[in-house]
Amino acid sequence: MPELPEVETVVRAIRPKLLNRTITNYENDWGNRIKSHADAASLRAQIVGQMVVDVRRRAKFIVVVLTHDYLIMHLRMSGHLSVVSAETPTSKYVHDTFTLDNSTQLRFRDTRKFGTVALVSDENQVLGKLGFEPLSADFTIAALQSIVASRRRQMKPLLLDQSHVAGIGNIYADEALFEAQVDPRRQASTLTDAEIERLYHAIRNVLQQGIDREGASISTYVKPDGQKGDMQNAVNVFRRTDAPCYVCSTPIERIKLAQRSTHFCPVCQK
DNA sequence: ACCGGAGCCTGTTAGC
DNA sequence: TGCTAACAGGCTCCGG
Repeated sequence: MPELPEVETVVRAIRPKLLNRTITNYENDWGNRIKSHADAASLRAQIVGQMVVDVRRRAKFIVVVLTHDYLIMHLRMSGHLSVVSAETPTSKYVHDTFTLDNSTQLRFRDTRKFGTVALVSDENQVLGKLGFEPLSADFTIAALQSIVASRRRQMKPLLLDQSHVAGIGNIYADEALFEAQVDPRRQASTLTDAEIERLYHAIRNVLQQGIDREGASISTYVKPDGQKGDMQNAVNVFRRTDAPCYVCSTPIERIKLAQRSTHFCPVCQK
């Protein structure tokens, strides 16, 4: 479900509700998702009593900075976070519940159970291998150039590889490549300087647009308050198979690359 | 370094 | 209508 813009939207929504709150309990009914501790009890023992100092995003990870540790969560395909009154009816898909000192709860709902939770003292234990944050100042045209230059890999799988540029997923990869007019099957090292520059701006444009529109509610994603985002109304190719390209009217094609469905305009993208 | 495939889960959708 | 297969916005592990 969520890529960088969706995760950013989640963080912005839950941040004010978590800041300066102290965690009074943690419950979990699916221990497999806990990546830092052997079981829920040991995580609970460590997290209870810690206060939320900050909430931020790194790539697709949500980082809750606590007094002593970092609570780092990943929503993967179907994860959803909300902060609600402890009285609010819950659902069988809520597998982690963090109770706060004002009788509210941070709930991690996750139908497919792919999402992860970790409580670590050094955030690099989880975030250490991530590549550039694409909207940050250190992600430059030159940076993208160096990523692309020596690699024979196809562009789409390269953009999905979080160790180079972190935060792009299937929607925004397809959208960025369309905007840059680059075929997703293109070998990275064959991109011209002009194409790299176009792609650089396209990546930043589509991600920023996704944030401004509070995410794309194409499948299951909704904001923490349950409302839809708006980015689904601005996509050019994603899940528009056989529909006419908005630029040239050619039917959008769908293929599989690296096990992921990939949408592109066979005429606009070279 | 990179590629493909299997696996992790469960609900929804497409196709016969 | 009902069953089955494919599919889903992510990522990791394995073998080659």
